[in-house]
Amino acid sequence: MLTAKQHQLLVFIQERLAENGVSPSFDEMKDALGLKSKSGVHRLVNALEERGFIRRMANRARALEVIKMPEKPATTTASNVVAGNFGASPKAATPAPQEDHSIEIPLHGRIAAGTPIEALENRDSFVSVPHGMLGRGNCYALEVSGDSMIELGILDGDTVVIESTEVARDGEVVVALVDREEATLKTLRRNGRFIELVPANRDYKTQVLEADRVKVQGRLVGLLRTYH
Amino acid sequence: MLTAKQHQLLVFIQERLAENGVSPSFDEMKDALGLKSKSGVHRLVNALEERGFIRRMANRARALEVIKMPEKPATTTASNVVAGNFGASPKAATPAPQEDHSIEIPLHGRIAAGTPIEALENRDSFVSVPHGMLGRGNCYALEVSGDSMIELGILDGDTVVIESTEVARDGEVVVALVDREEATLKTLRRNGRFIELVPANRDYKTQVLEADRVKVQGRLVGLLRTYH
DNA sequence: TCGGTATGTTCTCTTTTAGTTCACCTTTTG
DNA sequence: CAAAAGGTGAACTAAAAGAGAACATACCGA
Repeated sequence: MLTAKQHQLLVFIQERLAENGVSPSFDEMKDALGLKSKSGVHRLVNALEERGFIRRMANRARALEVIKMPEKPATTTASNVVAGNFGASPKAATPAPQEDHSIEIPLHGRIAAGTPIEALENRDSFVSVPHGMLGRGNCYALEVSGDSMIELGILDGDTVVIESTEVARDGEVVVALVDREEATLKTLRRNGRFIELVPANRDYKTQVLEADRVKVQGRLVGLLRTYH
Repeated sequence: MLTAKQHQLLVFIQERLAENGVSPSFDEMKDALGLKSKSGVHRLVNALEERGFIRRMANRARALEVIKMPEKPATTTASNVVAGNFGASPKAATPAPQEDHSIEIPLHGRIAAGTPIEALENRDSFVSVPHGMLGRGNCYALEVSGDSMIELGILDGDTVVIESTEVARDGEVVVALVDREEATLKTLRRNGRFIELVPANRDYKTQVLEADRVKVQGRLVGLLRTYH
């Protein structure tokens, strides 16, 4: 997924953020990578953003944020679990009491509505949603990335509320896992032994796949958007 | 995500809140940062608000609230997590306030995004919205009727969260009252002594009105949608 | 209700720091 | 070999920051 340079830069950014909470400037990154010009850094940062590893605010100084780290094989079990538990803190143990009017659900990460996945991730963040928005089953939230569902009013940056389910009716918007690796948010259509994943954007094409390559993970039940 | 100054101020605010539960005044922040003028503090506070770290109420004294601290997610490896925690210093002991996860706001009725109003103030119905979605001032909700804002992803039946205000910047989506009788949800554009109310739908026309015929009643800050 | 104190908000200026773009060249890789 | 990823430098634009002053608002007590 990442080239050596991209990885090196990503690690550097994440270290700096962990150290003092301040993201490095382009000049500092330039020096850290031993470069002599910032423009190369600019390209690397764009590449990391495109691939969904970092997020940034356009035209803002030091406004980088690491939103995921590349796969780290091995280590996963012991050390990670321990680290995860510490990070999760008590609040993960008591996820969502609250009252009647709204409920806390976990935010599981981003889903690129247009291309690949990344619907997993830990980050113990929660979103509170009006109770009337929830479905019957377990619900969780995802942040939408990309514009493939724009014609249904689902925009880049929106938060969608998903009800966990493996069944969905024709025409519903679902989180679909393709070939066990690529999750997308699309409208589901059945067509004989094929399943069509239909985007809501003329610039994207419908994917037609054999039914056994597609697994429904959830159903869209709500949407939240914040304007700034 | 943050510059050094922004981070410094955020830490200071959160310490003061943890200490005695009262947010510091602009003058106190000015002194804490070693500045000679409050205006710089004002800008920093705005920057923190824009980046979603704090919330505030307009024109209210000491009304700051820290809603998140700079995250250090993406737990790369065990060692990193440990290092990160030490680096985080005392503040890691008091991780994050964030008490009220959602707030109830009144649902004031429907707003026809296309034509007239219907300011039926049902004092009965309320909607609960995520705490992070609210603006600074008083907020209320309206149900959208019509499709004039469809190209901005605001659909018929959506619930919009409106912050009461009489001022709005160019390009913001506002609730505008025309001739004291017709309220619509539109994008606001200023053009000399005229105000343009721009729909987001090719089938509707922009209204160009003399400024004194238009009164801004609120500003769009959030959107909720439920799928059935 | 009036006035005063404490605070928050804007504005204008100035300096410093940081991000963006472009044209052109080199290296790595499939 | 061609495409993609990197590297360089320079010009340009924009954001962050500091200062100081005028102004606006909230709140409290007489």
